[in-house]
Amino acid sequence: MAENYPNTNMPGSNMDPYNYQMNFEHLDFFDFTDWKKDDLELIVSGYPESQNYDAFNFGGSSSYHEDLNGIAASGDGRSGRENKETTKKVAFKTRSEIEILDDGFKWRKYGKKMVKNSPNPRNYYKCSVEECPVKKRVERDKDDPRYVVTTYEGIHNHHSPSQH
DNA sequence: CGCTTTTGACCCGCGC
DNA sequence: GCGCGGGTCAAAAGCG
Repeated sequence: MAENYPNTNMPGSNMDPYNYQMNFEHLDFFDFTDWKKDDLELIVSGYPESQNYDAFNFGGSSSYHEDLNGIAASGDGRSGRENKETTKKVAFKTRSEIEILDDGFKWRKYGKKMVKNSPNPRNYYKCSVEECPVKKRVERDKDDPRYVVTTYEGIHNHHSPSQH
């Protein structure tokens, strides 16, 4: 973790965990045919250019958990290694210059890949908490480099690292 | 000193 | 059966 926060107003201790509110008003669906799977929720949120990342304050908000649980508690046959639990993918499309948006959790990057259909790499993150099976996938938009698509996978079974 | 990042290799599923 | 695309691991380095 180096300079993840260039010069943005990163909510460090000024964030309001209970005052979070996602701007899901701008629901613009693009040509994400590949994304429009049966179990993929694509959420596009457009932020005002001169706004900070307050809207991304997931920090331990119970509402966030409920919401995420509702959509993330569906079925996804991930017959992989550990547990084929129900995992849901949620894609957030956000307008931002940086792809590392602080959502209140600590992420550890475990991989980077170059997708063939895009000149931009795709980053893979995982929650630093042991018991947290949540994965995160960050990718830039192919046509709109100003947009970042963050795909969350799984449910947090713990609150913010600093919360509680 | 601990933890994250980094990068290449490996693995897996699916299509041809 | 092999190849491609995508996803994950793992060893070493970097940085706070």
